[in-house]
Parts: sequence; C-alpha cells; structure tokens
Amino acid sequence: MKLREFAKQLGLSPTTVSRALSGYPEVSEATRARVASEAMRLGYRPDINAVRLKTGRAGAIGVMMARSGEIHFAEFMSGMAQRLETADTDILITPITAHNDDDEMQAYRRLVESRRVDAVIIHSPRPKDPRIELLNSLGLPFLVHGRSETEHVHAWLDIDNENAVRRATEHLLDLGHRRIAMVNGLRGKTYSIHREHGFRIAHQERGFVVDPNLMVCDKFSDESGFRHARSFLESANAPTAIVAGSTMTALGVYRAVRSLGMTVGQDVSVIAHDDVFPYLTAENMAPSLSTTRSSMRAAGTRCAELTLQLIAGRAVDEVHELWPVELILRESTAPPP
Amino acid sequence: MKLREFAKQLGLSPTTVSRALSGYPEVSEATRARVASEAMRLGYRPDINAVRLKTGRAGAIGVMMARSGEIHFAEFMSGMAQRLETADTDILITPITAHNDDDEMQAYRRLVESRRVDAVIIHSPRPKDPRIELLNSLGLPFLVHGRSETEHVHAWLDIDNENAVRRATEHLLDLGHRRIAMVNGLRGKTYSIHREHGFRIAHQERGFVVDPNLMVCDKFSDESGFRHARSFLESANAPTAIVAGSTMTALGVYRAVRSLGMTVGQDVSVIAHDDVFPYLTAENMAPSLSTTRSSMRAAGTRCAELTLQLIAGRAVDEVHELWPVELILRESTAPPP
DNA sequence: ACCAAAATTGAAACCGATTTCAATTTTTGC
DNA sequence: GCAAAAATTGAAATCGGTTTCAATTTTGGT
Repeated sequence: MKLREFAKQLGLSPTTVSRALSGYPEVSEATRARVASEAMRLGYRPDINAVRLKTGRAGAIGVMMARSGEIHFAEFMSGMAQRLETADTDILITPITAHNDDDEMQAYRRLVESRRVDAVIIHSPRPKDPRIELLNSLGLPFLVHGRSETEHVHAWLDIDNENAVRRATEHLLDLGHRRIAMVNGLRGKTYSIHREHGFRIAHQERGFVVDPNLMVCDKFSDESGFRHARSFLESANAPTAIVAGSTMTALGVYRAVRSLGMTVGQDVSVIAHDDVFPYLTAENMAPSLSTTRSSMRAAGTRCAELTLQLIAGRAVDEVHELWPVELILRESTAPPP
Repeated sequence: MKLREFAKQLGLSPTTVSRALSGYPEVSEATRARVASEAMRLGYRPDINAVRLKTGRAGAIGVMMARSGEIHFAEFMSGMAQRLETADTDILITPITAHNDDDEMQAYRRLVESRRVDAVIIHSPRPKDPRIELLNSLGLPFLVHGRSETEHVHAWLDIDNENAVRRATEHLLDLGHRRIAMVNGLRGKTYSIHREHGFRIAHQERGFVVDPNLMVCDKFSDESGFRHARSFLESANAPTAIVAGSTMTALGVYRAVRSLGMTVGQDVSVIAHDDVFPYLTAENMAPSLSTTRSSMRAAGTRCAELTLQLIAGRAVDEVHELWPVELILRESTAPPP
C-alpha cells in the first residue's frame, strides 16, 4: 500500500499522514491517533527506499566482515542487533576479501559513494590503520571497535586489554611463577600490542625479565593454542604458566598440557581472555579456567548505541570508552609445582 | 557526485550514462567504455536508494538472527558474503527476540511492508513452520536452510541429516556397540527429527532396539554435551558410544568421559556432526574426532546463490537441494571394550 | 546517391516518500 | 464579537536515479 492510497482512505492528504507517522508536532493528537491505528490495521508502512532517497539517510550501519571466520563476530552482531531492533536501523554486512587492504578500501569507497550506510564499525584495528584515514577523508561516520594510534581523531570503544593481561600476569607472578608464556592474538593488531604491553609491564614492575622466546602471536583457535603450548612445554626451559588469548586458544593449551601427561592447575597454570560465548564456558572447563572477562555481546550493543549517537551528530572526540575487564580466578591457576 | 553533474562533465545526457553503466545494449561500445572509465576516475556511483526506489528492488537479502548466539551463524554469513560480494546485494540482519514467534512474524511483516529486502533466508525450521506460511502469503521470496514438512511449497537447501546420523550409527553398531546414546539438537527442529530418524533406522535395520532413555535434545554447547554425557555414563546401564550433535557438544562429551576416568576411543566411542569451524577442528581433538562433515560456509555460499536465483524469478519448486554428508572416521570410534 | 532500417542519443515522466510554503481553520485576548 | 495568533491541513517541489518514447544519426542495400 502506498501513501497516496492510504491517505485517500483516511480522507487526509499525504502530507498530514506522513507527518502523523513521523511524529511531527503540527498534527492534532486526534488525527495522529487515527492515522496510527489505521496504519496498523491496514498494514501501511512507508517504502523504506523512498524515505531514504528523500531524507538522505541510508538507515543502516555497515560492518566489515573478514572472510576468515571470526569467532567473535556472531556475538558482537547479536549484541548490535539487540540495540538496533528498536532503532529502525539495519545492519549491513560487507564481505572483505581476506588479507587485502586495497580491496577493503575499495569496499568502503563503494559503501560511501552509493550511500548504502550512515556509518560503519571497524574491527581489530592496527596502530596505524589506513581505514581510519580513509574513512575520515570520505566523511563517513565510523566507530572503531578497538583502538588505533593514528593522529586522526576517531570514535572508539575498547576493552582495557593492557590492564587485563597485566593483572592476569601479576596474579601468576604473585603465585610464584617465574617463567610465563603468552599465546597472543594476531601480530600487528592493536589489541595484541596492548596485551603484550600489559604482560611486559607486570614483569618489569616486579623486577622480572620477559623471555622473548615465550611470546608468540597467532590467530585464536584451538589448533594454534595446542601447537604453541606444546612447543613451549617441550622446550628446554619450559614455562610453568601460560597466558592464552581466548578460550578457544585455552582449549588447545589444555589439550597440549594433557598430551604431555601434565595437569592444568597443578603442573601448569593457564589463564585466558574470555569474550563470553554461550557455547563454551570457562567455568565449565576441566579444570575451570581462570579468565579476564568482557562480554563481546555487550560491546556490540554499546557500539551500536554509540554509532547511532555519531549518526545523530555527536562529536567524534567525545566518543571514547575504555571498558575495564574483570579478573576471575578459578582452578586453572595455582602456585607452580 | 550526482548523475546530472557526472553526465554534464562527460557531455552526455543522464539517460545515456545510466544506460552505459547498467549495461543496456543501445549504447555504443565507445561511449560505454568512456563512461565506465570516467566513472571509475571520478568516483561516480549511483545513489543506491534512488536506484532502489525506481527499480523496486531492495538490493538486499534478509537473514533473521535469533538472539541466542547461534554458533553456526558467522560461518554461514561469511559464506553468503563470499557469493554476494560481486552481486551488488547486501545482507540485512534482522534481530529476532528469542523464543517469540509473534515477534518474528511481525518482523517479517515489517520487512515486506517497508520493502527492505528482496528475499529472506530462514534457518532451523520446524516441520510445521508458521514462518513458511506467512512468507508464502506475503509473497516474499524465501529460501529455507533446512527443511519443513508443511504443505506450502518452498525452496530449500538442507544437508542429509538422516543419512549422516544413520551412517554414523551403523558404523558404531558395526563396531559392536549395542548401547548408543545420542545428544541431539533442539527439540522440534526438523534437523533434530531427521537425525533421530537416522538413529532409529540404523538400529531397526539391524534388528536392534533404541533405548529412549539414551536420547536427549538440547542446544549445541560444550556445557550441554558434558551434562548429558555425564548423566548417561553414570546411569545403571551406561552406553558404550555417544552420537553428538556438534563438535561443541563433543567437547563436552570428551570432558565428561575424562572426568569419569575413562578414555574416548577406548572405553567410550564418540562421533559428532561437524559444521567445519576454523577455530575448532575435529582432526585436532585428542583423540581426533570421527565426524559426519558438511561445511556451513559452503552452505551459506550456495544459499546466497539460490536466493539470487529465486529473486531472478526461478521457480520455487525447482529449488531443492539435499547435500550428502561425508563420514570421516578417526580415533574416537573403536570397538567397545 | 538515396531511402529504409538500425543504431544511438536525449527529454520528460516516474518511483514514493518528505518538507517547504501557503492556505485554512481554530483558539485566544480584550 | 473581532482581530491577531496559533494550530492544523494541503499543494507542489524535491530527492536521484531509470525507462518510455520520440528524435536524431549512422549504416546498408541497390
């Protein structure tokens, strides 16, 4: 049903109907109520494409999705969806050909030029991230989930990775561990750098030295956790504790420890960062896994909210949120044997 | 940059430029080439909202996302994205308030009435799924990922769940197992029903009887795998093999077996369905996990393709694909002790 | 060289809403 | 009771493309 038709049935002009539905103040309460109830009854709803053309709003937030199946993705999206449900705003997924910066840049250009989205959210930035400069120059509002060190001002929401790993490491040091290994995230990402920082600071602060041989970067997966932990534990001077980048990584680490006939929480302590996935709970692992915890879903919800604010015109330099991370101690961390 | 402006710079009419870019045959090759290269150079791209208004196409495929973090979601989406990258079609996520059919129905209505999508993909249907009837009556093209038994004709792509579990079960029976438990997916979903069918058929065919106490339905998660496996294994007449619904479930099952001092692949055999996640590989589990395997990502890619065909007008009753499932035997299945 | 047919281009209508500006009705103040 | 102000409504322009239909140019056959 079109506006013309609908308005005619009500005996009103399209103008009035449009105003009634959009909540303009110039329409009488009686009329508005009638229009609203009739719209519901007859199932009239403005053609979103016409609205967008006229208003210049795309009514959507873009999210770039790397081809490599990001495990966090679903949770984050789900959180976003929760907030956007009532905002009449869609989420637009744009696929990115993996590992190719140029393609991603091109995708952003396309998004802006064709007016497909009002804003985008970008993930896993690097310290000097070319996307940030590009989006700035294109004038498309954007929120960074994570942080960057570029001089271009940008809105961001990040968790306090440095502090999280710092506290986790301090905890291990306080338990008496002196050789601690770290299976970090992807090399070059800001979050990996921050985590490494936290790891180093904790050592320095207590006067210990980090062994570079005990630090490695890789993607978050069961497989990489296993491989690196195994390699650490088999080396000459094996660590007594391991800091893992994610619960998936921790799964692999657990497996590696067991495969060598050792026990997590006795022979080797393990602590990991937990993004809180409904299908894999740190609490339920055996032994239960000590973690630094921050809900990916909550981040998605908040990022959606902040992005809506940016679209509404909130100043970019006001939008910075650093989320503290909980430290939750369970059975997987204990004094060294 | 707008069409008017761009056309003026080329010394052509908007008409010709539009035709050149949309690949109409009436424009000379020379002109088309010039328009295309200038569009690239100057960064002109039609305002997608204007195009959509005029053509009546939304340029997007909708996917309903349940609030409960579906683990398969990201992989499927990623597969879709891969196909749609070159189709100038977006993916639109619509959040659904969990466990509420009415809300979901309302969301579909909204989608159709506001012309937001050209088609939708629905997941995890039930045998009598009200969504299918609704979408049929609304006239919105849709593809079902999974199957339903409703009399309303619909396009679908599904994997052969029945056969997968049947072969998995036959394999266990052939190894000599006589008490086999099954941790199935959510009750009421067609795929769970098909899997149960496969499980029963395998037994019947060889003249064995299924013990209803050894069958349970639940969501796919590490936690549910643990809980049910543990409960099975602690019961009076414990099973010697377990069929798990997903690799996540299998993780929990492994844990349960270990927690009772038993060994997977010796005391208890385990086999699971594997949707192929990049962060959790059946091959790498300890012991490596026997699976029925079918790539969720590939399904996403194919579903996107089929949906595009539906939008292009392909007959709904032609679009039915049943994918066979590989059976991959590894260390987790062996004869009973 | 000429005319019919084919190829190419452009003017203007249109998609379905929003919003400006003007017109009309109602309310208010005295 | 009347003028001025406020509230309410509507006509028409507009967003930025696509597509119909008509006009013009080019090509081909004799």
